[in-house]
Amino acid sequence: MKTVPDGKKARAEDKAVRSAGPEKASRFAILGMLSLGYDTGYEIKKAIGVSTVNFWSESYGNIYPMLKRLVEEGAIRKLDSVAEPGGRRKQAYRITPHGRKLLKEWLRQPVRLPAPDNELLLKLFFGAEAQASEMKVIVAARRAELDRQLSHFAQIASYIASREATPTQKAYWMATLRYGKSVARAEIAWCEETERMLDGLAP
Amino acid sequence: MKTVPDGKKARAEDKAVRSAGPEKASRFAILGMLSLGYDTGYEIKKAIGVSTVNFWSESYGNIYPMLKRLVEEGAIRKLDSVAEPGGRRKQAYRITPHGRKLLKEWLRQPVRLPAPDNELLLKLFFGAEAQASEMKVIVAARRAELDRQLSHFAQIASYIASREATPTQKAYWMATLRYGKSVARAEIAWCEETERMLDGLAP
DNA sequence: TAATGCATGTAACTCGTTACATGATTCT
DNA sequence: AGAATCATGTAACGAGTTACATGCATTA
Repeated sequence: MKTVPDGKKARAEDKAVRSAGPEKASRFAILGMLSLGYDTGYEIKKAIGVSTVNFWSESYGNIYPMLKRLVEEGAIRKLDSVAEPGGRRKQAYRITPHGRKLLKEWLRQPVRLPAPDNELLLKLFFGAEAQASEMKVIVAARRAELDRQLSHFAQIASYIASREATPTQKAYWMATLRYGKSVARAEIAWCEETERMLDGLAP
Repeated sequence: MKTVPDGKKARAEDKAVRSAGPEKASRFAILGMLSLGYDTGYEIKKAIGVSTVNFWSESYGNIYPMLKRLVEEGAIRKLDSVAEPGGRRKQAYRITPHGRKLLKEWLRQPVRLPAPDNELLLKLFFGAEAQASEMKVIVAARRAELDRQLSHFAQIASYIASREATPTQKAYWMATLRYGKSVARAEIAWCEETERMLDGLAP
């Protein structure tokens, strides 16, 4: 694509040239949670665990450093915690108007979803190397997992219903839930069909 | 979980203690392709591009070092390329009986699929911060992408049909294709439903 | 008083991609 | 002659997780 006249020189400039990589959306996941009012690292992690965990997750090792970066960038500000009841240490943050603007801008950007790696399909692709019965076991296990996932979705639905929020807010949350349900049901149907296919193969 | 009596000492032993991590299934993706007869790094990459790309992909930066490791582990062996027609440099490999055994063992292991990150759903989760019309645009864009994906699946189907392979082999390949189709269709239906929902929201 | 939960934070490490480097051959 | 494709390989970087470190408060 790009003409590189001198390899050696290009190498020497590497460090200066490279820098602003694509960077994942973690920053906005965290910023978004701040916008919803979850205001500490711990709260954000908990909120993710009960709401977005089926399509987005973050670890403490990412959340705390990112909060620091967001402060540096002026997207959020640190609140000086005024003597919490119980005296526990607790560092709260608030999204700034600038942060909210950044969030809105990000929301407008179209997404390009990379096909996620799926180890089950990879195994099935090489399935002819194994016994059909063995493959059936792992497909059935996946189906069981999907069933559990569907029940988990029911819990999330109650969480959404219970939380105080505008109807619009809830409509968006239910949309993400509908996604999970639709896809899980399609996957379950596929598992069943595949199990039947495997029964028809040499045992 | 584990009782650590002395933090400082534990830290000092870090390098010795940690080593055999979980490690992704890349090794088996490559080993599997070798088992199907794709015998060079380049061939493997190409094969992935036309068959598993929708649920598994690998880059050269991973393939070539992995081939080296697989040789070290005795899972594959290097063929001394006997004067290729054209004289092109070409390094071929063959899976060993040991490698085939490893592959079969791996196939039997049940998989635990982590919920993959989905940036579209993350945006929708925070969608109330934006205009419904803006959200509709990104959902529609996704739907268009899924439509393209479905046509791509048709191409893969012809590839499978054209390739010489046992009916069992083809049945497995078609199963992975069916998965892609079912899920894509479910996602398309969800997009349509979501777009309708967004129409019903404040513009 | 011992375990569990609340709460914050960092260092080391894993895994993999991107960009680069290199060079032959075939197509236009 | 120049572009595209074949073909292999490495160094640097990005993005994040895990394991560890720490300490207070609540519950059994």
